[in-house]
Amino acid sequence: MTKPSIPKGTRDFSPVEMARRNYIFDTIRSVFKLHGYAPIETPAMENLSTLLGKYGDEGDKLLFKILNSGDAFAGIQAEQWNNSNALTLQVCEKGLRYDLTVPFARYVVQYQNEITFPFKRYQIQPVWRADRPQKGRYREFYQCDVDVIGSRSLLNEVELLQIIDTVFKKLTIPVTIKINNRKVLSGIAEIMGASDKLTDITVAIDKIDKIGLDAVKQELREKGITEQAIAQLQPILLLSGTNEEKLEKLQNVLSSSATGMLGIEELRTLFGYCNATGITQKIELDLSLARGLNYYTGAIFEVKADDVAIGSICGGGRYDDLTGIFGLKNMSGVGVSFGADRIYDVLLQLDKFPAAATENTKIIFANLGEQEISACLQYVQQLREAGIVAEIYPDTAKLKKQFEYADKRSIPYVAIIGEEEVKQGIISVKNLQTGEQQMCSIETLRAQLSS
RNA sequence: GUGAUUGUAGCUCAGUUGGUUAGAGCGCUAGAUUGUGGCUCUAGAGGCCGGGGGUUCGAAUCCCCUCUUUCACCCCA
Repeated sequence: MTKPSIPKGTRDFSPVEMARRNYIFDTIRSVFKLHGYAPIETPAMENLSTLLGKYGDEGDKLLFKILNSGDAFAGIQAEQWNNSNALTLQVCEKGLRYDLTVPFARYVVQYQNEITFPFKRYQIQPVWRADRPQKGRYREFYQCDVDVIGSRSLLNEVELLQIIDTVFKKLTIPVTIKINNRKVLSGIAEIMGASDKLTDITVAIDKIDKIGLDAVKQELREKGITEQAIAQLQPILLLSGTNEEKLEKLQNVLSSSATGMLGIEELRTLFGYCNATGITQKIELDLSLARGLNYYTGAIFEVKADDVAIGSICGGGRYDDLTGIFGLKNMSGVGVSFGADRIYDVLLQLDKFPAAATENTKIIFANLGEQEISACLQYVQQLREAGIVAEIYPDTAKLKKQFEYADKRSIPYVAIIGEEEVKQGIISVKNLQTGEQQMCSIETLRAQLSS
């Protein structure tokens, strides 16, 4: 018999892993709520027409499509088999969600008359991509999105930065928050005389950390950017100094671009606001930060863990026209997404999961037989009412086996109630860590375990 | 989608130019110890060598196909 398995790129989560994942989700969720964001959920599947064309050609290929129920191929003509793209649309009307942003845009447009704007929501759900799995990349993974839509104020950006700051402070992960602005990038493309190549430029310079300056220049050449334009770009990418110094230098370069100057102004305002907050994580203006997604129009963010070499663990930005594709214009929004799976890896590597994240049963009552069970049931109930996680070993097995069970599950206390204990109305309790054993009353036990 | 890589016991892995009945450590089960875990000792169970096809007197080992694992690119969280 072949062993059962799960699909490529998916994962099972053990109890220990779930405890840790929930610690991350609970932390993130509590911070979202604290800043006034409310949860929504959307279905795992969307109409394929909602998803197609929103993520570029690459994205369309990575969509999981769902075969229509019933006889999906009924009525398909022989010649239709030759055009697989058209055939797919014939037999698949639904697809699994690819991210949380597009379903959110659909949600906002669909319920626009019921929503009070600015609309602040968060969403923590899995998404699916038919990508080839590799390090830190899965076909099913969770995103934790927080967005506010229907407000152009930069205070929203500040609030998101505060959320980022608080989340990573609570998780005790030192990070650097990188900030840039798409308008600045547009301005750079403009003075390079390559405004039409903005997407190519952003995709290329986004890789500078990974592949280095020379490789980026090579890629720009291949995309048809002129040597002269590349020469203009280089000093901008290599800007150094404080955020204010960078802005100062950049202002001189971009003075002829109205869009670029607007971006600089936004960055100035944002940094100014940030100084008034208690944000303590490092905030850094990084002109090489671009982010591939081309719906961003203003601020863009990315968060990297300081001590772990892993991709970004959080990212986002402002988009002015996300809902336009669904017919609702002039609805500016800004949001960020936390990558729970990568945060998990970072916490594991830094050994920063709190012990409580894996905490379990506090005490288990050994099962010695029918005579003693009713006493155990009463005691367990009393402990549970006091909020102590307690249980009874379900089978009347050898004590050795019951102790081994407690030991393997790292349950710290074993209670033994036999003939003698029942007669005296007391409990024998063994501490498995110290090996000490004592007899006490249920009241004493409850008080001891509560502390 | 492109290029590599992996698969042998529950887990981590050995396995000689192809040669009888495929091994180890850990884990598991039972006992030493019938009211006490960890340490120790003894015994035992557990494998269609990822799957399919081929070469051969003979295949875990060689060839082909397929699935799977991991990694890089593309893209992305």
